[in-house]
Amino acid sequence: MPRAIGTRAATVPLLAEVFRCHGYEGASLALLGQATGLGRGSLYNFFPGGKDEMAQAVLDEVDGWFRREVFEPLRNAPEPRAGIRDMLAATAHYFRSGRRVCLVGAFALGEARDRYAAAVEGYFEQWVQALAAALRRAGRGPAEARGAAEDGVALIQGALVLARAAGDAAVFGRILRRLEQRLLA
Amino acid sequence: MPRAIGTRAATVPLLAEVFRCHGYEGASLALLGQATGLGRGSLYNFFPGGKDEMAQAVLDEVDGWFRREVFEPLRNAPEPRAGIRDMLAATAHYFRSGRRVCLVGAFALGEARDRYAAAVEGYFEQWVQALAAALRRAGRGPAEARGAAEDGVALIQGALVLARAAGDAAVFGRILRRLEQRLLA
DNA sequence: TAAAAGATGGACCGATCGGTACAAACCAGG
DNA sequence: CCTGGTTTGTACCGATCGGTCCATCTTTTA
Repeated sequence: MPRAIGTRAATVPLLAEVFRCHGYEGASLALLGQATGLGRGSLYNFFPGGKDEMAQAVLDEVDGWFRREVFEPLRNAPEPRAGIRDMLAATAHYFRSGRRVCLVGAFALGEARDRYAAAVEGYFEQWVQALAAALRRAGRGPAEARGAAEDGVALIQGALVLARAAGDAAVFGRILRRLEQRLLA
Repeated sequence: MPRAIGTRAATVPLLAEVFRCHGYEGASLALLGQATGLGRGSLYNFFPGGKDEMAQAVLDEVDGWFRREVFEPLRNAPEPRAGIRDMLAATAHYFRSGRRVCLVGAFALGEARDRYAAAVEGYFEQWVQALAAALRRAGRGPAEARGAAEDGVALIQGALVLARAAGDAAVFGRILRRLEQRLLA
């Protein structure tokens, strides 16, 4: 089954985009099939658990990406301030400078939150903890670091909401620039 | 038709709660009817435009509430710093200290954004402008005030995302407390 | 090359979607 | 008591939902 693994893995990002744009309830099998170019048979061959398994796979992939590209670098950067700068750059890149919405955030606000509670909780908690660790290494006290990390992650999520609401990605860039200034101050 | 007006007006908050919890697509006529205790006949009698008109009515009511209770006081408070404090208190009260989600924010992240683009854009823009005006009156420069207002509104929205994601309303309170400190500094 | 395993599209399922039709029930002013 | 319009529940509509099934291909393995 060498093909299956590759095909399934290649499919997940396409599914992710549908969930991101339409939400969990809005991502119909018809849309999912259309976005991937796969019929129902193929979809259920790769994801026997149906829509639920697809969403779980998408959440796993998002978790993996952030863990690899954001959280770990943030914890392990030799220079914590450079790690924070890189985290913000990776975040801006991932969210297409505000033109893309956060899948986990969108899930969190809807009914899907309860269904995927563990993944949703874990995503934000990891982010906050990784950022707090970097801030501590940069010299801040434990409580202050945790608070600033909560503020930072919340601000990023809010910036995505505002950018999407206004239909103006620029506001995301402005907010992130000010956040960087504040975190590195 | 004295009854109709009262009944329709009394119905809107109940509809709002359904849209808030389930999103636009998730708010089915069955749920809407159940929450209001009204059959399809009554619902379509009060809202001939169907689900679309119900959502519009809900958005109008939210807009009215914030305009009345948040934006106007923020602009007209004799003492801008007190106005900012009151805005944050009203916000915390409205969102049930983080146990409630922002309907407009939830709409903004989903497909409903485009359908109700004007209402969604207006809500956040009014909020940012009202807060920026208060900050200017409190002595900040125009650019700095606008930036701090964008950050403030985004932070509130992000705090709601985080609180709902974590299933822990306390994080909302912590973020708002720090925001107040920063805005009044 | 034969057999086993995987991949694929489409027909089909019951349930539910948003919306309509309509006939009873209700409730004023005469 | 009638009578007009309003309010209400319910049956029903076509469309779509997520999911199952299966016959048919393709690919891998023996």
